[in-house]
Amino acid sequence: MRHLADEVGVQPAAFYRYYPNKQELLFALMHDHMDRLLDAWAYESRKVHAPFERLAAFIRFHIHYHIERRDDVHIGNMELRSLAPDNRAFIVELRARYENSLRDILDDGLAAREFMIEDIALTTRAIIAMTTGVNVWFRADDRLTVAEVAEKYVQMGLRLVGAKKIETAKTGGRNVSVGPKIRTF
Amino acid sequence: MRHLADEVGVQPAAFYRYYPNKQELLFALMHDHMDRLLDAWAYESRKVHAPFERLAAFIRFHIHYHIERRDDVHIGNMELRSLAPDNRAFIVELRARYENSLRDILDDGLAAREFMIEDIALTTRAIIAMTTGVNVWFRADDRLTVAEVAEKYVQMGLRLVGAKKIETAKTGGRNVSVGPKIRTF
DNA sequence: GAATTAATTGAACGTTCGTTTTATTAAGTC
DNA sequence: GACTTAATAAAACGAACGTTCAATTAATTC
Repeated sequence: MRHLADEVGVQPAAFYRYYPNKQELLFALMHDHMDRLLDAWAYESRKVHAPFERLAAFIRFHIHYHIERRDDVHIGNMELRSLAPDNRAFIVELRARYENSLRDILDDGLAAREFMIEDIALTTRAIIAMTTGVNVWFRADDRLTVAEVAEKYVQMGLRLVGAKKIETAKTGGRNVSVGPKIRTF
Repeated sequence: MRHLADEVGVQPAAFYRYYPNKQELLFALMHDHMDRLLDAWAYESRKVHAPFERLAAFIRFHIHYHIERRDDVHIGNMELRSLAPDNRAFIVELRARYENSLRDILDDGLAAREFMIEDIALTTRAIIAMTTGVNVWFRADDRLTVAEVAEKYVQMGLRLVGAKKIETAKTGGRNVSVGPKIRTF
């Protein structure tokens, strides 16, 4: 709390007017983060309709958002264990809702015979895991930009779902607007 | 330290005969873990030779090992940030060595024209990330056994590298011997 | 079996932690 | 411009932290 207060430029006691304790502060951070994530994807997903388009959009969105909100994502992933059981269950539920929005895409793509998938649940998790993994190694000054990385993961995602129509056209690189915050750590 | 001592059934001070401080204890845990992981894969990889076989073996091994040594892996992933810079660099180097053993497989598969890969570095990381991700959700009492999960990820891995020969034969389920420790948490 | 070394304990140290309390300053209201 | 409310500061609390040290028990050596 002292470190956070220092960062904000305030005394530790000041926090306690807004949050009853540290646990609730952490929960609020993670809750707000998940709300923003879900809202951002809800907004972004309006534009796309065909399953393979939606899958590509999801992967692009996920990678862009996770890189641009690295701090939030980092806390979301590392501090889940620090949440009290009820709070953790709540956040896990929001995460499940996000994952299900990908799962729905795979469902629809399978129903439309555009995808060939053995196990939808596992494929969903595989795509989430591999795209979230970008956060582990991505550095802004690397050989690839975020957009380039995202396009390569779109290709891999389409392979993973056995997409009939592998998009080669440059629909990629379209910018996803989620704010300016970029930080490496 | 008090909690660890309780778990072991000893007084906190007893640790300090074996490790000068908490940092060195953590480093030893992670160092030993990585040594065991690298040794286990070195042993396991003797048996396979063709690229697609080696890739399948790597994925099977990785998933089995990570599920069966969940505690070690969890510490390895969550506490990397708690290491002093030098110690962290050392562990990161061992992790890179492990990742490179997968990258070598992809290199060879590409050279032998058995794989079709756009970006080897990214594909390597994608496979590592998606297979490591199993640890996040896998529960022993789920609908799938570890071996079944591993086989499905082998299929996905082969798709990711554009493997010509997708293995359908039941070479899978072969047990990887890495000890008995299984624990969920 | 006494002497020496190794391993462990129990108690204490100085810090840092999350939090509370009291006092002080700033903002908003009439 | 006095009065109420809100926001922050400063100081302190007890608990938990990593670690040290003197005392004690266990193991080994001759």
